[in-house]
Amino acid sequence: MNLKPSSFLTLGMIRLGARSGYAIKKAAHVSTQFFWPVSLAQVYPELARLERSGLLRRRDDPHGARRRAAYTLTDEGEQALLAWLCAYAPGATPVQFRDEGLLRLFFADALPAQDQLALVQALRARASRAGAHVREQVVPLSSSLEQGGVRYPALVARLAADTYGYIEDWLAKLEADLLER
Amino acid sequence: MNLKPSSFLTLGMIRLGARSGYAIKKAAHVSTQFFWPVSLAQVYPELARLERSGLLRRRDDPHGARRRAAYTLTDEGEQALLAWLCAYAPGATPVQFRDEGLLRLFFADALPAQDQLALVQALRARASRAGAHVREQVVPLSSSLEQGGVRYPALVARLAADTYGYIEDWLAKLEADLLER
DNA sequence: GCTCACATGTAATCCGTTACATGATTCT
DNA sequence: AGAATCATGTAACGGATTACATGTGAGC
Repeated sequence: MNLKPSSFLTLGMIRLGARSGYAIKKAAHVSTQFFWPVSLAQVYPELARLERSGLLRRRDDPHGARRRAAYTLTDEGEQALLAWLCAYAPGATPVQFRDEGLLRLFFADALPAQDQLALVQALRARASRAGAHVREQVVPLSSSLEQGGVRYPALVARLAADTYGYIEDWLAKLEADLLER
Repeated sequence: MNLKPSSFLTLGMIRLGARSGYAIKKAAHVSTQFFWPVSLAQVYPELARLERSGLLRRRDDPHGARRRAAYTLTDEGEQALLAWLCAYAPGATPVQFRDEGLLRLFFADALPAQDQLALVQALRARASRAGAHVREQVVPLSSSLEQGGVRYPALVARLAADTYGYIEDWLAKLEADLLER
């Protein structure tokens, strides 16, 4: 069985207390979405796969007449998650993100000065809004986990918020440079 | 015809002087690779598509007995590129990167303290190496374009290098915090 | 009563990667 | 002579997204 990062996301979210596929998607949407997007159509087949492999146990957990599944980790599932967490070798998994905004900036020399400025402003606005979103929506939610001793989600959220802030400042300086001419 | 970011990467690289598919891949490898990865197997079909759509012109440009193609932008191609560069609406294209390292950090509460520290150290080392790579390989190359008035590739490279530096420092502080206990 | 959130899945499609296949030139 | 680089493609595969399809519960 071939376990991908999305498999471990699934296992990890269940370990953090998400029980249903829907709950996993919801939790991912407000936390890991920025560095590991998932869609519902991915989650359900993945849950089935993980159950077939013996890493998850599925119970029926209907809510009234609405059917619902409740998943829990098996010992094998817990072990697989821990092994993956320890197996990180930088270099094996190079950083790579896809960002259409940066791609445009890369080619911005093709634009007249005015449009260059507009593009940089748009990118700064985007960083600003992304940072605000993380600070206002993600950090408070993940901080509430800290009382339970789960602190890394909040750390990652703060790292993300601070990094967006840094990029915003960087782009603001570039904007000022462009305006000087 | 449906133009994707990779289509504009192709057009943009040709505008910056890359002539063959191989040259586009090579240029992308040392510049846009970090925020928009491409593979050769993507470039060639894309070039064919863009030529069929009239955005590129293809000439034969053999080197000895070795066949080679030389592409240039048509007016339509230039217009399409400029239109895309101006069309950036933040919100329409949300930032999203996939990072297995951050995903692991998010779930790091599952690990014993010692392994948590090792993971943070590995992530810092990765940021450090990525930053060094950009500073040493990408910035010098793109800076050499600045004499020709092409300055955004170097700006993007510096933004990347500085951001990796910021993340490295952030993780170093986290590392110190973890060691204090 | 209506709308939104909860909840689970499948099908079609798109996009990208790895691996394969081939061959010429340049450098050591 | 051999290795690395230049150069162009195709085929198979895998992984993720969008859209489709269906139905219940809770709050206004």
